[in-house]
Amino acid sequence: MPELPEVETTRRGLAPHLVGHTLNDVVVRQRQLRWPVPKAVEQAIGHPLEALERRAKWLVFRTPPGALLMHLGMSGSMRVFLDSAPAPARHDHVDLVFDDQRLMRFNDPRRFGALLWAPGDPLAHPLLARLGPEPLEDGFDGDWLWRQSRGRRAAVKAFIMDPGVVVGVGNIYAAEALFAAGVHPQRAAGRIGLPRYRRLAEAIREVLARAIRAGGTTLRDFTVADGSPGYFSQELAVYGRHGEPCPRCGQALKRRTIAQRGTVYCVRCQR
DNA sequence: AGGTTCGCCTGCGGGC
DNA sequence: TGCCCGCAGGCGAACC
Repeated sequence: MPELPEVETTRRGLAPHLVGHTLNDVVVRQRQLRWPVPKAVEQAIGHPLEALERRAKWLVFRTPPGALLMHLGMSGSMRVFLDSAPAPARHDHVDLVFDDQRLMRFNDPRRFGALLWAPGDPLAHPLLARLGPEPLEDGFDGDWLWRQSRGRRAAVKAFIMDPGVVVGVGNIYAAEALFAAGVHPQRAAGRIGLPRYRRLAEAIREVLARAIRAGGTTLRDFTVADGSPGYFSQELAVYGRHGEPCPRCGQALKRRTIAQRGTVYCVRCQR
């Protein structure tokens, strides 16, 4: 399930092959993704790809008249073909066809992904405009989390997964960061002090950065496999490991549902 | 307005 | 072996 590190890894893999090339066609085989793929995506045709950026888990394909916005959802993946592409396979929903025989293919079995068109400034698009800070950039730190959390009674796990608070923290890395920081996922966000939020912010940055580094070395080509539980499962301390001993204290890891999501944590190390 | 639940999908693991 | 069921999950929308 692509989280921020997977999306960033995808971006880094795709960009060198596509940026600067002109988009010759957008082939949509399956229009019913998370939202119907709008006809307006054709407005990108005939224009060069100026930049491939990431905002939260969105990939932003910038062209002069606007941007294509792509989301991998739960099960999406991208692949680039540099000369002749094979016949599309099951769940190959969209091709971005570039000059020089280049083709980017979007595959998404569960169709939770998206392809949208943002005319003008993509960051002003309704889905992007109200997002919180990027966790790996300036503007995100423990002080920010602390200020945002005052008066919030929801579980801290739900709080850090709220895209208005900070983007790109999905279920896997929320669990990992909370474990690394020693914070119990169920604790009310408003009842955690500044020092612990500083630790938590640092943990969020660290787990995401480490996963991106791992992605850079793990993925040999620009193919991003449909990873179930992420491509970095060897690196995960608690996610998917309930019943196993806590890597810090040896106590069996617990699993319960918090904020409608399966959550693994250590009852002894996380308070 | 914060908080919670729903629903979109397919693949897969477990039970029988 | 094969079928069925339930669950998983990002996240916007709808609800309370």
